[in-house]
Amino acid sequence: MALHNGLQVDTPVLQLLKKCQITNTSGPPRFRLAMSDGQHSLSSFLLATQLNHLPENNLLVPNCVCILKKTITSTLADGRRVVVVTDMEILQSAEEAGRKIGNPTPYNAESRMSASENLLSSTSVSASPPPAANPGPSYKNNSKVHAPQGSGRGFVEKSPMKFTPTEASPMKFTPTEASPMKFTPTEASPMKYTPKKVSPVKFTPTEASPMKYTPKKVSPVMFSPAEASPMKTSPMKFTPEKVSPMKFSPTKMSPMKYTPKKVSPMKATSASPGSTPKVIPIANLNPYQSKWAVRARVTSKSSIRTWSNSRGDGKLFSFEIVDESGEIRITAFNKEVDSFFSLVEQGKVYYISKATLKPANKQYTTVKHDYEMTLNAHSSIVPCDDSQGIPTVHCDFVPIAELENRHKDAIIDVIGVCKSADDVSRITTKTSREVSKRALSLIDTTGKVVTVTLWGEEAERFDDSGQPVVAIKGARLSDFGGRSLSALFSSTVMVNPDIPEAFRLRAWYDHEGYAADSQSLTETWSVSSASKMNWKALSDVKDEHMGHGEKAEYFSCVATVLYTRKENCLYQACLSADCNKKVIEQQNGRYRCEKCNREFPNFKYRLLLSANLADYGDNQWVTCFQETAEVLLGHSAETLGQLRDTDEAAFAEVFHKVNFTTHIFKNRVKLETYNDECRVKVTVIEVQPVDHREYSRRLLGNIRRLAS
DNA sequence: CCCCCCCC
Repeated sequence: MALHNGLQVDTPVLQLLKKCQITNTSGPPRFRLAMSDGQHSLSSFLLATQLNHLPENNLLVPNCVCILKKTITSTLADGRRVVVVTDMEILQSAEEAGRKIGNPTPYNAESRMSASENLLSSTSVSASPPPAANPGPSYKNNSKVHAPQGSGRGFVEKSPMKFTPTEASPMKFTPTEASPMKFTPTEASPMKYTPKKVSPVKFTPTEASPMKYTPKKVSPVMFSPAEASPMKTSPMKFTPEKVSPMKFSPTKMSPMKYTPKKVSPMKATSASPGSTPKVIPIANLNPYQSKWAVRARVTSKSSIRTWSNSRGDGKLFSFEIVDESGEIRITAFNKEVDSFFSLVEQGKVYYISKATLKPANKQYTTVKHDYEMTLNAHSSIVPCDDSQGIPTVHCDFVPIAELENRHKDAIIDVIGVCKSADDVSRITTKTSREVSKRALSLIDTTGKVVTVTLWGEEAERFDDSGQPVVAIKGARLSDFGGRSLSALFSSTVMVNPDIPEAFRLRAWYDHEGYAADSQSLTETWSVSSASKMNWKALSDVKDEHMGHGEKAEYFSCVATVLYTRKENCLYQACLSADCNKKVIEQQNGRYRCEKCNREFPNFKYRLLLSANLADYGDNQWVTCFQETAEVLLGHSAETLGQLRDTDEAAFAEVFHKVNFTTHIFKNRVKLETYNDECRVKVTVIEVQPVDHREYSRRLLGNIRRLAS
């Protein structure tokens, strides 16, 4: 009957004496049970609704013998206690048991409570300072309180930036040194329990949730948070002691020592009297307790989204929190969006209490918890300065090469150098919604590249300058183009996160990775575009009279550059953004554009390169304008202009080097009349390396960087 | 009370 007092009795075996359905007006039926341990009987058991099938299928009937696997002791408003049975199994049917075992007498709770309660309060420890003492100023529904909304989602955005030459010593970035703290096993253990330090605040067994209670385990022995979470909500992922210390940001790894002096009187008085919920592990959250608080870190936070359907419309945002025991998703609607959106920041730690718990629809979430939280008018979210013991966002990075072996739709964490990024673009979905997207190419030390797509605001915000290290927690693997990744609403995108992996990648990329012969898992080129490609041999252009019709024709070919004309390949162009017309130098030293009818103090160099391409059967003169010429020559127009004016030999070398290189050329063919003579004009509109599209993206990236 | 995660 210790159960009744909130003590954890390890899977008690009890006999059902009586069962009755509680009359309730709404919701699923509730069953109240009277159980016996052979000596005493107690009728204040309540069956959790997920177990309703047991009485409803006449399995849970009087006299049957059960093992209670999970229970939650809860105190009702009038002080009565109820043991909610959330998991149980029937060991013996009523028929097998036959009859009532022993002659149990009704258990008198009052006369026996004191002993067990004293025992508990002197040996039990709360997972954190008693919240009675530290709820801080209440931010509950206070729209005036707006914590600054960090642009970087709470992550440091500077650290693994590009190396300056002096920093480039590889020594500096060996994994060991990247993590400045040395972690001894003792330090890594998250909580030291010292009985003397237990707070004077009384810890009532009611709230103790079903922690395993074993007196011998307490006192000098370390208190393991993992044991405090009976639910199977994957304590693995966020349990500091189970993960290598490397994976944690050092500041957050300090051992969680319980220090009573942190309890300031000021904070204590600001707590609302009579409602001082105990901090419990997230894993223990369930709808059957009324007073609780969790202390947890926000790991991801969505934008505000609106909806409109037959049931109404509104707005919402959601976020995910984590503590040592597990994780849970929290959603705020309408008014609560106004109250809490700006307060909740990714990466920060809060006390959260008085939210509504409801079963999680596993269909829609990857968060490992049986329940979800919905904020309501009474909910309280209070920032917590003390983040000791709360895990930081932790990622299990999957090497990019390894993505080939993962299943489609897997949710994975990835980190890589963003070697290139598309510009943001707007697309229309099947449901006619407009959304922004941007594809990034990430490379890691496996030398493999993967395309990852960011959506919406994330796509718009993303800045690829300086080829940042990008880490994404919770991206979804798709099989598009072989293997690619897509960020979800629940994904966390971290740019240059302050973690050892990022430093290692930065060092690798800047020293060798940038030149690595990379290979993309996302073959947008060969898989998607290739099917639409109009592959031709050069002889086909003539044989098929391509471009002779009204419209221009397009074709692709694999060809080798025989020759490029370096003479007249550069011209001085109008500075207007969209003009690009050739300008004429005036007597006054200024440059005149006839098209714009303007004079400029300067000009920009543009490329117009003639090249002779050959394949096995024919050759063809083609024209490459600015972008394609830059890719082909491997230098920006501006660089080439400078080079021509300063170092003629180096300039010539550029053109010499491009000879006999082979590429994929995408071309436009059109018949043009020139001095009464009809001639097919072939313009190169895209140059791709034969093997890897990624290669040219990188080349373009390099050119742009050199030019800027 | 949402539950959309898109496009090539």
